[in-house]
Amino acid sequence: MPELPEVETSRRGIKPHILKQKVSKVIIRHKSLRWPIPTSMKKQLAGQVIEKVDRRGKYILLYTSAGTVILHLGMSGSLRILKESVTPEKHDHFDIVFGNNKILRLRDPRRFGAVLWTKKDPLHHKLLINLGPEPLSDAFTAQYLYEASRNRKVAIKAFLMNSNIVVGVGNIYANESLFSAGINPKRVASKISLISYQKLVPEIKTILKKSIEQGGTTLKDFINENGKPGYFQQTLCVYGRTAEPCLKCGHPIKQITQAQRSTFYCTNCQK
DNA sequence: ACTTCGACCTGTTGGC
DNA sequence: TGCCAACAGGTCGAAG
Repeated sequence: MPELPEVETSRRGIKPHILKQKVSKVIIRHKSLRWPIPTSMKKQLAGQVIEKVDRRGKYILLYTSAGTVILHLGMSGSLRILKESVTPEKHDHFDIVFGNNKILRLRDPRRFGAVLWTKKDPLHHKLLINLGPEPLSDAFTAQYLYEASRNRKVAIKAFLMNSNIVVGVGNIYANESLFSAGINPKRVASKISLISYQKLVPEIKTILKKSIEQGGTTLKDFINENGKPGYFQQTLCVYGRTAEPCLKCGHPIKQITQAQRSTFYCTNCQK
């Protein structure tokens, strides 16, 4: 499910319900996610107050004075806030119950997500320490991407999806931003000019921003017992549009596989 | 240091 | 209609 906009929408959605709230209980129903949910956090998190609800890349961070919960939604994870003890369903693996009777519940059918606990600075955690810049930050520039791509033989699309280069660009937005910038996803990262990166970087920022804005409009639906973060209504130009006409030129959209992921592009518009 | 690839899971979809 | 392979918004970690 989640690319960066959806993770950010989730963060914004849960924040007002749990910030400054005291944890009364932690429920682990199925601990085998990507990594086992540490049992130790049950005791350590209970009684703590959520001081900050942050995000780094696709990780959501719940800070307390005793430690930080690191959440990742994987491919199929979703978070919801429930007002009281609603009966959990099949894939509801993890709850944080708050003193205000609200529950933060993680659902994750494929269990590629993660719930971790760290007492140290979470940004120094093994999984976060090597992450690249946030795509919407000032640190993410064409110059940065250009320099980072020198001597990189990987295709630009895989390069963009490498979280050590830049966080938060998943399969959908890698495809979409390359289309908008007119860059063929198969091109080798090191052979792309600064000029092309100067087209690409603003496209990434614009597309992500727009998507986050649209996610914002769905926040109300997202936080309730029925709701899931719906798909944002953003028009996708290439993703999932195999053989359909390119929205710019009409040529059929081509689908290929790169790094074990589906790539969609227009052979006419993307050179 | 970089690249590739298998692995982790369940649910849905599309072709026969 | 039913079955089953293929595929799905991620990314780690081992091996080359």
